[in-house]
Amino acid sequence: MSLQQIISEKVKVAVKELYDADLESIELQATRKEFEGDVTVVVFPMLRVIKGNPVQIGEAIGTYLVENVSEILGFNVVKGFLNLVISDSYYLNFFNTIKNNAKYGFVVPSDQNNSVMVEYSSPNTNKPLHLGHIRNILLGFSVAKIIKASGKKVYKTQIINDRGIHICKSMLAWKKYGNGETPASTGLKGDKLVGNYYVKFDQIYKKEVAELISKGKTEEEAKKEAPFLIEAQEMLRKWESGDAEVVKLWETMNGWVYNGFEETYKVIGVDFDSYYYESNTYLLGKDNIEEGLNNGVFFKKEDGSVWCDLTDEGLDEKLVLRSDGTAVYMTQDIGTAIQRSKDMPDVGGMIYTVGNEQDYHFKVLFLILKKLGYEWATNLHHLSYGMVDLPSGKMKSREGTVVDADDLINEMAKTASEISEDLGKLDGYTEKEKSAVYNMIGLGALKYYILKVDPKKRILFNPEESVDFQGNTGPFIQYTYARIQAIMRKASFSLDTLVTDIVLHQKEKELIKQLELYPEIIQNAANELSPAILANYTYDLVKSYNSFFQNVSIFGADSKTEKIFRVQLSGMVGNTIKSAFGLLGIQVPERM
RNA sequence: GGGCUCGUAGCUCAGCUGGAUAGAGCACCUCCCUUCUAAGGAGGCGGUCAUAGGUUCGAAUCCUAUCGGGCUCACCA
Repeated sequence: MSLQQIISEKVKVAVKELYDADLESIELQATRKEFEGDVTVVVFPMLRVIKGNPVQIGEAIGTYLVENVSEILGFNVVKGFLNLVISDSYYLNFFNTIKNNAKYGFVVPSDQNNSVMVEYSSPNTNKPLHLGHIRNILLGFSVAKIIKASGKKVYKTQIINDRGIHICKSMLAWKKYGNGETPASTGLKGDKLVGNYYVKFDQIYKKEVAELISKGKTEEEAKKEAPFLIEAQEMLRKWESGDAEVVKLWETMNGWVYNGFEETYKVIGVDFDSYYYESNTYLLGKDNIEEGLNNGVFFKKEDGSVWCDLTDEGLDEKLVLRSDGTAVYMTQDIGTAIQRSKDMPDVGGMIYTVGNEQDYHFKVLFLILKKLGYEWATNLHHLSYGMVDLPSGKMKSREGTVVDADDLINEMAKTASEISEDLGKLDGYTEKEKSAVYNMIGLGALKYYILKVDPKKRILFNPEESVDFQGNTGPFIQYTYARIQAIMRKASFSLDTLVTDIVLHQKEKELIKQLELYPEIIQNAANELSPAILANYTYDLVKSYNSFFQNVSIFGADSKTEKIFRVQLSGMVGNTIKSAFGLLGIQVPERM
């Protein structure tokens, strides 16, 4: 039983004995720094059951607790707040139970059917990944890890948008103007090469449209009639009918893109357990629509189109099948979700990492799946996140205002190396070792910068100012970790000694209290699908540690026992930083 | 117009299910490197928590309205 539970129970007993009243719950909080004590019981809510003066009630309960709970040494009452002083030995004992536990805070997964599928990234195969994808990828990957740490089995997956008119556009431009270029012949990453031809298509298309307009067509007509677009549409038809040549070109170019993506994923440090390709799933869903019609979940209009009536839920009617019998986006998503639940019967829930412009889509999708009666449909979540905008506005690939993922990552590493060289940090190391650390720092800065912000909030990203390396940043936390490792290397004495009988310094107690919160933070982050909670916790922990580090002498402690304890404490803080950053997908360097 | 969402210091952001005098970082100012890594620490400056009502012992937090930003309401994906 945790201390909090013990206190809650005892307060209830005290209230029963002293006032003959029953309390449902006790409100506890950490005592604010300005006051003496460690844990605070809020008396105000009790006034509903007990009549009287909150200060007197606090005093009475405080007296009772000191007499009956060995961990509680003393108390004081300020207004309606009962501050309890907890014994050092409680915190020392607690510390001793966690200090050698590398998995502290993690819940071991049970064998039950509580697996969760996390979908993220899900790019189109006609252009390279950009800053928006980075937010998606970091969020999805981190949430997957956090959920795993909270005790569930997790499958990471993505749906690759590998078909459609946009793919045909770059295929067509390459076919006509590519002169047989390949990633090997140009030295370009495959996704970059294909992306260039997507841009090429747009340039030519725009020129054609302009010409048509000058010949007297309206803009609308011109946009529809431009020969290059007509040709791309023709190509899509050929692809759909399985034309051997088109399919081969499609496979080749998509192959280039996949290689490029894999390279980027590798650099970012993320991976997937399974891949779904839209070219395999885009026809799914029609059978499910049929079922839904039979069940009365859907209805057919006169023109043959199929709809779902969501007016009872306060929404509109939603189209699920066109009048010509072809599928829409929703049809596909219904089909894919059902397909996945069949592929993986132990999956009890799904998390879709998709931007908030699709909030409505997912709200409707989940409702429909629920109406269709699937059990797992009650456990679907849309991990919705805000757009990443630039000071100049939205990123638009056609206007060349996107921030390319690879470029950005390289830029971050470069900045990290410049700063490090200035500070003369890694003098004496080989170029290879240095570059590994610089990448870690640059990437850490970028990842932390994005993950520390509440997912649902919009991020304004200024590439000019780039990302900071001081203050509440990834490198600051990495730096603290590296410093702790230096201490661990320097400690030549054995750290196995069990320390049980020292007087805790205020700063040490603060640190242990912070560590005590870690398991709860993980659960919280998992429930809220928010890596930001974990990121900000890590920052707080590091702040406390630095304050301790600067104000409490570690190797110059008064006694050997104290010395050992302080090094042990530093080590545990280091472990927790590494563990928390691991859940955020951020590596920590041994020195920097 | 309907729906969703955000609005906290000059800037970037925390603030857990309502709790004590609203917290960090950046920027600006003062100190601290003969002592474990100064990418650090200690302190100062800076707030009508968008606005107006309401709920109650108590509101940045919950409710309502208004203003402002974003997204969305396609037989597009």
